[in-house]
Amino acid sequence: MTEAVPSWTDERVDLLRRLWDDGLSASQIALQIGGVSRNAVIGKVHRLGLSGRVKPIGAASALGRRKEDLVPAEVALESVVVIEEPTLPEPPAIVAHRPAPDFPKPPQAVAEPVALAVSERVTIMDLRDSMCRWPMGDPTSPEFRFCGGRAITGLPYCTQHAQIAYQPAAERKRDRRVAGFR
DNA sequence: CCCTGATTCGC
DNA sequence: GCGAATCAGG
Repeated sequence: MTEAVPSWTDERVDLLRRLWDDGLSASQIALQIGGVSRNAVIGKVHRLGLSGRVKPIGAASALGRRKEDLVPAEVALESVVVIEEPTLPEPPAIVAHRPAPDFPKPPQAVAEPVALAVSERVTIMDLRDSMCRWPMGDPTSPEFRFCGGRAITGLPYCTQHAQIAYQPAAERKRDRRVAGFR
């Protein structure tokens, strides 16, 4: 049962096409697809002749855009959330947005909590820029914390939680990939 | 330093 | 065809 790294199968190429078309950056696409580097993604993109997009929205830093996007969980906390910017940025053009108001806790313990248990959890007060704002616990509880991990530029989450929040919309019925494990 | 895509070139 | 290394840039 070797985890043979899938090559550019039709499905993966199709996913690449859609994500690239959606404006995701090469690195973000690489994270989404998994098993490939951003260079691999870029290389494939060029070989497919997909280069030259109209809108490089993935380059948050390159656009000088703030990566503060309101997620559902934050909306509930909006009254408490600090004012980062007077104007609110447009929502991210990501694929399947599947946010969780609360941490998804299946009855059967997943391997993930163990791997993420050591994450530095922070309060709303300590939540700084480029920190993962994945909600942990009851937002109304004083014990509420955010993940606080290193967030991916352009995304409100760290790599682990981004993979949970932004799972490839299609073709994930049986391809259950445990986030934060590789 | 963080990131972006583009290109080269050995495999 | 593939992708790491590298380049050029924000």
